Amino acid sequence: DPEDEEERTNSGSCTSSATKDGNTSKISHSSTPRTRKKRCPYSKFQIRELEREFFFNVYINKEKRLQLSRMLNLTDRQVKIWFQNRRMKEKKLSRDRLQYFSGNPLL
Amino acid sequence: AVMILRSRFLDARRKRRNFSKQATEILNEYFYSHLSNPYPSEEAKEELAKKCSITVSQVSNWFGNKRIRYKKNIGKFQEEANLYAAKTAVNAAH
DNA sequence: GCATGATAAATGAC
DNA sequence: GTCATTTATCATGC
Repeated sequence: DPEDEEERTNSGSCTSSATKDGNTSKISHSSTPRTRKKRCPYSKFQIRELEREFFFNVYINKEKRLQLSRMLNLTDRQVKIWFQNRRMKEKKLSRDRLQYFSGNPLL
Repeated sequence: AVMILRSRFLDARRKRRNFSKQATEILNEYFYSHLSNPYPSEEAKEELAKKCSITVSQVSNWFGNKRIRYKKNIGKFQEEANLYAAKTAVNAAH
């Protein structure tokens, strides 16, 4: 189970209220997705710190990841996922820039 | 000059503009004629993007939004579904 | 006031 | 690790 590595008491917005009670399973999904974690947007502060580290290093190592996760009250997994999504965003931005400026010879 | 274009690029991404009536028509035709598996391949996406004069990413966004919003409230889209079902039937007849 | 397109967390295939 | 998704949220159009 990819279960929580301690959700840590969130200070700001999206606290861990996932109520991981045993059985409210109305539909018997014989297996798999036991309640998907609700998407909770990160705070400005969290984003700033994540972006700061991303600027230095697009790939974050285990050490800094644990450190950063503790500082931001996020799980190690959340920080890892954030960097993955951020790299995908950067790639998409590059594609969009190329397409947007392709038709514009900058006059 | 470069700064202007750069800011204009950033604005262009954030500002939302509705697709043309024809584009929405094409996308809906594909969606409802593939309702059992509304997942166009990469090639199909490129073709749809070309016909709709939008980007492939926009096609992916449209199908992503359409799939979940359809699933969340099938009843609301029933009328629309019947409409395009009839339309594709007519096209097949010709 | 919702409809709609784009983006941000989170999951899963590979 | 990438990458297509799902899902909720954001921002805008009308």
